[in-house]
Amino acid sequence: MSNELSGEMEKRITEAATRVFIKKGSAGASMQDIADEAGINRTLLNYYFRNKEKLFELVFAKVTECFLPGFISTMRSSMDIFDKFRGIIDIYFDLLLENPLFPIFIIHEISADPSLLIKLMKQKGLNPDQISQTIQDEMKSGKIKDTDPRNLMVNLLGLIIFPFAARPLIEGLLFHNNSGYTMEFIENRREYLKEYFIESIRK
Amino acid sequence: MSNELSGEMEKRITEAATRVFIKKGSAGASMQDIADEAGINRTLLNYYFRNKEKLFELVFAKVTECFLPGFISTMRSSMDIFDKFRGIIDIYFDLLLENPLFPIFIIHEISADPSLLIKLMKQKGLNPDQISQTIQDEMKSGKIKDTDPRNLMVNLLGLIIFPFAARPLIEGLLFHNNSGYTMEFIENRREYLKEYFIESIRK
DNA sequence: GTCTATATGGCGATAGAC
DNA sequence: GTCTATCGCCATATAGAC
Repeated sequence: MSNELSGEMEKRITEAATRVFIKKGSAGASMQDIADEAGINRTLLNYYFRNKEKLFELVFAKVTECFLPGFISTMRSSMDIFDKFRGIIDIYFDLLLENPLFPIFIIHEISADPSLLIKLMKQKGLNPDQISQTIQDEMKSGKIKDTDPRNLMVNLLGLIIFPFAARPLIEGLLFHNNSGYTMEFIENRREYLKEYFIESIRK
Repeated sequence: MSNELSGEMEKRITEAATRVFIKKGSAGASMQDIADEAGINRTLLNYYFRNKEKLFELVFAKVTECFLPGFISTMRSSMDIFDKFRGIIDIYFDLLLENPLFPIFIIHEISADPSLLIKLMKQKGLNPDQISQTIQDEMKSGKIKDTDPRNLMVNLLGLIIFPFAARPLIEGLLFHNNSGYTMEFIENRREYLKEYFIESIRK
């Protein structure tokens, strides 16, 4: 098959694999599940991707790197610090409303195999010190309360991501398992959260 | 074997199963893994527990119900509303420092099989309306800002649970994979969070 | 490239000896 | 109660026809 069509098939497979892995997890998903989702013979998976592990690592890398560029470019921009945080909330809400299961997937897979994260950080050149430093620099603007920058980041990320990660729980405990209602709640939460978080750190 | 010793074996098995299921997840854990962890022959598992599914459901129920009694009794107590929130932070930090992987486990398993949550709510008689009402009553004390009580609860739970659920990520991104450092950070976060959360809702 | 057929191994579950 | 032996199933991966 030509390179273009071959590329199409690889895309079709990786997209199917992404849906299946995210729904069932690495251990819970079978190659047959993925073949069915892609509408192809299972043997073709081994033709395009040598084995399940390779396919999973590709999907995992693709999913995790969604979270980085927007965050990094916003933090490095020349925006006002409050606008940076508002921007990050917007970027992640857009991403998570589109892909609500990404956090559960990433967190669970890293927990099951911590080497995944280490590989990823080496691949993407992620540097913890650089991230901490960027945040710490922002603390010095004097506009916000003096806080451990790591606590500030954990707060921000937790307030954004937790409702998605724990969505099944929240849905069950607070919304009678009515998923439409939960999504409406989460969409409304976007502006609420900007106000709440900014006020909680303003000096 | 006598009932007492039989009970001992069941306890030994469920504790081993809990460790294995929490580490590998339901799909990733094999009965052989659990037998090895308990130091017994694999066949004995089927003697004491008919099958993997039953054993898993037992472990899942045991793990999830850890989170309820402390929360419910604190919310129903006669404490000041701020002390209730401080109490909940303490209860959950104690629980999560002891069992840091519980949140990842619960969230992932419910995501993989949402019927788990429904079964659980029926078993435990959990009522979403009752939970919402308890919180709403607290909002009327006038001490705290007027907020959607669901947002308030999501904030509180997210601020508490997220650092544990996302610990592998946070460790990698902010702490050079130094797990000791992360645990120290989380222990220090307890008092910080009480202050931060209370101030963020105070009228 | 895509399929059928199959090799190989692991897992869950049970029968039967002790 | 605890073990060995075994059955049946499903999953991964590959060989080979087309």
